[in-house]
Parts: sequence; C-alpha cells; structure tokens
Amino acid sequence: MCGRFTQISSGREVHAVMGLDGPEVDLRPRYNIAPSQNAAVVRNDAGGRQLSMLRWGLIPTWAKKPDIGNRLINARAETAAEKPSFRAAFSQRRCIVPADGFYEWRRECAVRQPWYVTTRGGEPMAFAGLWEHWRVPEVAGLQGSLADCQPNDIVETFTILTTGANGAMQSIHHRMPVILSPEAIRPWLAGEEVELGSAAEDLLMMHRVSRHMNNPRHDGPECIVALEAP
DNA sequence: CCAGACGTTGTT
DNA sequence: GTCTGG
DNA sequence: CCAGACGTTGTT
DNA sequence: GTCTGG
Repeated sequence: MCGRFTQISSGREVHAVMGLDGPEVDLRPRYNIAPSQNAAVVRNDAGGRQLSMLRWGLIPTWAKKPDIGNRLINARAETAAEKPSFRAAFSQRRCIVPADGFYEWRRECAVRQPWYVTTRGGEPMAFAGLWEHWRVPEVAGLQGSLADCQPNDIVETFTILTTGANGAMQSIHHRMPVILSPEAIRPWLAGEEVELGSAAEDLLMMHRVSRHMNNPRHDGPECIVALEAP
C-alpha cells in the first residue's frame, strides 16, 4: 500500500519532470507526508497541466461527514473503476501525485520496521491518483485541519491507487502504489485507458529507516536516512 | 418502498 | 479495541 | 500509515 | 449519488 510518502524535489524539478504548464511553484521539501495532510498533485484544468495542494484521503461527494476520508487514502487499481466511492473520480477526476519515495512497514521480529523506497536513478515517481471535491455541510463543526472550514466551502481531496507488489518490493510488502511511466502520464490525466500494473522490476531500491518517522510530526531529512544493517 | 452502506490495510 | 489527528 | 486519546466534575 | 438488503 502507501501510507506515507515524500515530496522532496523542488518546484522547478517537478515542473520539468511532470511537464507542467504555467509558472513554477515553490514547494517546501516534505520528508513524511501523512494522511489528512495537504500534498502537491498534478491535474489538468483549463490552463493545462497544473500543480495544486490537495488533502490526502478522498472524501466522496455524497459523504455527510469527512471522516471516511481517513480510510480512503488508497484505492485498489483492480476495482477503483467500479467502486461507488471512486467510480466518478476514476472517469472524471484523475491526478498524478509526484513523489520522491514512499514508506512501507514490514514485521521484523516483534517490531514493525519502516523501509524507505525510492528510484534507483533518483528521478521522481508519478503515482496514479484520483481526486474529489466535497462541500462542507451547513451544520459543520469540523475538527482538526478542517476546523477552519466554513459551510459550503469546497474541500479537494485525493487518493493513491495501489497494485500488487513486484520485484524487490515483494520482500517488504504485497501492495505498492501504482507508479506511472513518463509515457503514461498524459493518457492517465486524459482519462484514457492505462495499464495500472506494477512498475518495472528494476525501478526501485529500498532501505531500512529509523522508527523516528513513525511519528507524523517528524518531517525532516533524517526520516529517509538509511539505518546501519542490523 | 426505506435504511444503510459506500473503503483499504493488516491481522486473526 | 476503536477512533481521531497528523 | 502511526501516535495518542479514550472522561467527568467543579473551579478559575 | 447509487446500490444492496430487508
């Protein structure tokens, strides 16, 4: 699956790799993006291919309360086109989530050991994602990072598609995010049919990291530093 | 007809 | 155990 | 995903 | 909103 990830590359790098239109945007490097936080996503709009900050955890339009978004941080690529929560977004509201790496946990002895997964070449990845919009109800009273929302505000949210793990990833976990090839970015955003299987076998590398990053408040470069071999 | 769910993950 | 917050 | 809370009362 | 279960 994918429950944490990083966005470290600069706005300039993301602009180039994702083929964005419009001006370059400044991005703060993020080493530990957790569900419910905002992250940069790429979408097509009237002005072309644009970067926006959306909340991670898809809230369907019909939801009366936003808490379902806490659980819809991933969507299975095998079924997202049919599921009521994702179907509309799958056909109408696709996005790319640029990422430099992601975390997976593996049970090792008694502990859940986090690993950091990134590309061998260091190039950013393009996760396949879906986005949705949700209208804050009249009787809101929302908590947490949505507490500042007013009734009828529109909250934009996203989810990351997952697929079966392949290659070295299988030794860590049985699911992984859908990583689009550079050629698949345009057709995915255009709503065309795209192969949503696993990435190339040799695309990724991975290492253990400190459980420091378990705490979502920790968001510095120390999160991705490799542990000494055990 | 209305009521209630609508999802993924991991773990058992 | 389960939910909320990050 | 993990971390941390999970409650009531009375008093300020 | 739309589908399933009763």
